[in-house]
Amino acid sequence: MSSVLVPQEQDFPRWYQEVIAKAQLAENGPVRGTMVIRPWGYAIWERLEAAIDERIKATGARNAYFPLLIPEAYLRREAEHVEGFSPELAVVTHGGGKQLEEAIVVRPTSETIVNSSFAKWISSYRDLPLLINQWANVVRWELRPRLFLRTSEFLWQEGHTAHATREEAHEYALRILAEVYADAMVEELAIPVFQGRKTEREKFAGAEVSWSCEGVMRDGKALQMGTSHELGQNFARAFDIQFSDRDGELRHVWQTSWGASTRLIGAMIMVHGDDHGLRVPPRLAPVQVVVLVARAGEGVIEAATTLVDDLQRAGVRTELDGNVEVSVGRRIVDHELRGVPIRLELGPRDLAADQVVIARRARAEKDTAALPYVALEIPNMLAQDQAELLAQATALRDGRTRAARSIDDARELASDGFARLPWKAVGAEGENRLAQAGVSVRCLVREDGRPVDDPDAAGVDALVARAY
RNA sequence: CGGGGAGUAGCGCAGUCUGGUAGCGCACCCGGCUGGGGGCCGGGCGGUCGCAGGUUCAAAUCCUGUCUCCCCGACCA
Repeated sequence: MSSVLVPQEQDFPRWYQEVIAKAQLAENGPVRGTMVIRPWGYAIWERLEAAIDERIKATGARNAYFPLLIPEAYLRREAEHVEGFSPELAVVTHGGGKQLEEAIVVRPTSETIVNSSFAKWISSYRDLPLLINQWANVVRWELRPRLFLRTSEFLWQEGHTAHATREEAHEYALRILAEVYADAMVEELAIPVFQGRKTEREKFAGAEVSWSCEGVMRDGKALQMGTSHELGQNFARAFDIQFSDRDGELRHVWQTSWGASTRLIGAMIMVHGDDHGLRVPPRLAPVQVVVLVARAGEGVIEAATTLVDDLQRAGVRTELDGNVEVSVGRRIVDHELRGVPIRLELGPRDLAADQVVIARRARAEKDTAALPYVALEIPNMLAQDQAELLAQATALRDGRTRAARSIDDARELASDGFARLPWKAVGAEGENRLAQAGVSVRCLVREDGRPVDDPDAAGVDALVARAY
């Protein structure tokens, strides 16, 4: 990470927005706090979405779609849930040209509307488990929005499931956390995450237990990248979701809900981005290789086209940049800003030497390769660069995660990273003290890496940090 | 809501303290030269300085009021 910028906290937002603007990923939308995602950014998102969707389906869940507008009364049915969301609701008061008798809210999340359907769909243990996922946009009227990380409107997937037993719901929630979220973040985004349990203070409104994947951004701040909740029977009671069990008894279902959003694109920018713009992990890059004609010359275009064909046949997403009207420097900068993983430069001089110039975004180096063989080597290089980004992000995370000796110590360390200390040494009271300094307990983890079933047990550590 | 800051050309800014009728970079247009990392030289187009009022011979600049935006904090995927 030689030329990598490690921004100071105060100038970080500026750096971040410049990268986004230059990379043409997003721009401010018409309503404060919303955002527009440009085609290049969306192409990255589409690949990530597909990767997550595939993993979700592997757990047995299926996609469905529910209404955007929810009667306010639905939200009121679960006390903690409505309390948690009320301040950030966008409310529709007019329709059809007149004031509505009862206000309708734009969904901030869909537990209530989904569960009103679940109540009708579920009657027998044979209907369980019911595993539903929805890709949709939701609205939360945030006090202070941040591009990508906390926009008023965002695109996400939200899963909603119903199970016959608490144990089954518990296992499923953890399965989503590990096999869907953590796996996609590591394998696709090349970002390592801490998987842990939320404290009572931090858990989702309406949940019994919340689990999350926490990422470490380049400035040392935490980003909650995905959450999975055990809802217990809270919504089942509120929406009367019951089933006849094998023994003939009528029982309420046990539920989970879980979500991950376009915030993940923000994480990619904040973890992998550098002075020169984005660095998109090869697995997510819409264009993995750009073959750039540095200068026109006899046979150059033909050779470049052949190279593109060879790469495409090898399954590499490749683009030809033969726009010699535009200066080489400008085109190179454009591709760097967009984070294209590998750039091959070809001109008359290279052709004469039977070579190409190869520049790899992940490692900021430029080299030459033999023209006849380079197409064969590229797939392996892409895999290496994917691993390289993960290695860099892992070094970042580990370097910024330190053991703390006390709450005061943790508060110090949280100025630029994560602090880890026994949860027993913190507790609800210590958590409040940290909160006054803008530091929160991101999640609870066990030394042996297993899920935290009992927060008060021995060997449970708190990971604390400042969060976005 | 509390604390800071900013509104001047399409974009980014200087000029404001010490009033004299607006300037720089990028972009754009024209010509030429260049062409392996955001080209160079020359020539152009473009704004009456957020808005309203006041002081003055004269206001981007001073005074009063007002609107908007941004940043930090509180709420949060």
